[in-house]
Amino acid sequence: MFDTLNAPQQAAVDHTASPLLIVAGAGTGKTKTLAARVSRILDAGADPNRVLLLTFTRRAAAEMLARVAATGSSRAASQVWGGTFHSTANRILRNFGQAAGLSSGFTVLDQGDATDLMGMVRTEEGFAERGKRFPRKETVTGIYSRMVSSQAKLSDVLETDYPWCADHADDLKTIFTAYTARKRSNHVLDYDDMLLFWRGLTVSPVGGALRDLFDHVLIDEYQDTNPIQADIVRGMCRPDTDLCVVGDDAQAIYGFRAATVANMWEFADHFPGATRVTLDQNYRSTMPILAVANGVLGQSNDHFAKHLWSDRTSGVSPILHTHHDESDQSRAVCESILDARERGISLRDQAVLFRAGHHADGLELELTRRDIPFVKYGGLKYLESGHVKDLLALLRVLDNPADQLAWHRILASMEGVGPATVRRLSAELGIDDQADDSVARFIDGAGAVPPAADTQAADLRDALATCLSGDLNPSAQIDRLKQFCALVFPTRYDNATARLADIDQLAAGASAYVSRSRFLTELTLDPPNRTSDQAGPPHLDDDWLTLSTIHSAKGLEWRSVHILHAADGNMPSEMALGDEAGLAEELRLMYVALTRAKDELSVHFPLRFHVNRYANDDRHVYAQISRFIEPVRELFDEPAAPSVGVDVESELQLAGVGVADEVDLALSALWD
DNA sequence: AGTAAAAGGTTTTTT
DNA sequence: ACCTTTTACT
Repeated sequence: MFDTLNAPQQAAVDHTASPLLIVAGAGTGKTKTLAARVSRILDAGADPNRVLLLTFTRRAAAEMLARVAATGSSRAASQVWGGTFHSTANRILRNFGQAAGLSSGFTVLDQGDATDLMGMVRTEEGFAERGKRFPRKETVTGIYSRMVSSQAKLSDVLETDYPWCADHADDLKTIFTAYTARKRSNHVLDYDDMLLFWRGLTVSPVGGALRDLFDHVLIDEYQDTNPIQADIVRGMCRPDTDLCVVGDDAQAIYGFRAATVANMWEFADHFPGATRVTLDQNYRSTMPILAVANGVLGQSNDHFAKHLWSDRTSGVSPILHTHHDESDQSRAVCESILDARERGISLRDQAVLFRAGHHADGLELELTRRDIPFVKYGGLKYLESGHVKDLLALLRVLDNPADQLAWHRILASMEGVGPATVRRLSAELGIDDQADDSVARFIDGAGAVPPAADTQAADLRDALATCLSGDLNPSAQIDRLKQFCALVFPTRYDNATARLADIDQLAAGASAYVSRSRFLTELTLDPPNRTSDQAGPPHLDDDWLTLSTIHSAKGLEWRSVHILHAADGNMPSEMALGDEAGLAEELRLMYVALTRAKDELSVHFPLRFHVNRYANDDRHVYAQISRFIEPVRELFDEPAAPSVGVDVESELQLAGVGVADEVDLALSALWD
């Protein structure tokens, strides 16, 4: 399987003398090379438990180790420590966390949990000044995370990334102080904490023990690591640790998460004597596609010089479609997807990529209308929807009775229970004091609820008691808790039935687990994607199309790729137009999107799009084609573009207004 | 006093 | 579509 490596790939596999940086362009066989290197290490007799493979997603680690296993050493491959920085941090902190003052039973907060906790603190501190809206809890969490992960001062973060929040600097400090204290007292860690504590451990008395865990460390997607992660890598390596990092600074797209390509550029400074190997032969795309990608990347100089080339010199030209508006775009994309399928490219070999999750909204409707099956990656996650969080809160309280956040969510979900009652119940049940018998107290009848919630509370007590009895596996516990949800959802949500169906899915997902707490941790560290309007994910043997944000498409490839909304303001996003670094990242994002395509590429540009995301009106804006595509326009085939049609459009709208006036007049005649 | 409903706003991308 | 603030209602 690995006997077909080219010279630089082979060099990257064999190099052992010093820390190694592999600069691997898109589609240059990076995964194959890394897997071959792991194989070589294992074949040489290394203890697989002492090999650490850090990847950007857990799926990437699993895939790579599957490739290693396929070469023969399957049992060894299964013992390699593979996963993300965060999942590895979890594992290490469970074992060594005591040295950092952590209880081993800490709970991990995902982004949504952290946001909710921040919201709770925010409300308690009460910063609602008259007439001045305080930043939303998502924004507050964003500022915090940005500040922590980039290790920057609050004032700098506000100035450069959140100028519209600068007025609230003092209030934010107060909230952050309270938020941090609350996390500590509740024994919970957010994503940033996991990295901070891991880094802290490497410089603590147990640092030596950590460095002794691994002889070989391999890190994928190194261009998307942040300064804390770079510190962790340094902190985990002894002078004789075999370190190998792989990345492509031209594909750095996580700057908003404080990732910095400086980690690649300064690799030789951090690890003296480091060697660099560059892979630039592309095995994925045809030359016409690479020409476009190179042309886009050439508009920036912010990376190691690299020019991808390929043996696949022939191939169809990429196509640039200009559409009148979004719905035309949706229809045309459907047509070209079906057309490609006619030519033998199955749906699974095709993907539609876009900058932001909501860019695909119109297309999703059109695909559903035409019965084209699809799965959407990125954008809103299943776990972020309110009803799923409701159920998870129930599980979490069972798991950790001191979980204040989960308790608050449960209590407030009942009829007639508002902030004041939640406060009273919290005190009565000992939740504010992190009492570990809060659930037991509640089951025994403590915490009287308002009459309107009597039925719901009675069922809740019974459900919690049943789940604690120990006879039910996690899946069955969810089934029982669902009854409580059925009592609560109708008053809480307008589409209760659909939401209850999601709970069934959660129960199905839990059936693979015997431990409730294991299920919860896995869920936060490796969340499933949202299954929006489908009853469940399509069966594996079915044919389905992939819809994905560009960020979630990193590292993947398809024979045919369709890119949506290649308009200035969408790609690049208008929020990035202000600063140079932001613009450069948007350009790399376009580059990542283009280089996902193997055989066919189509880029779509609607002339008009909705003014804002939540618009229910008909307000549109006329856009220019993406500034990244314009300079390479001659590399595309362009079907005849539609005329803008402004005149016809405005006439139609005028006519529409005229009819509406007539109708209003006729109606008012009925009561005047 | 406290909850529910109505009004008014809303900066992507993700571990 | 969801979140925050304001107002109305018990």
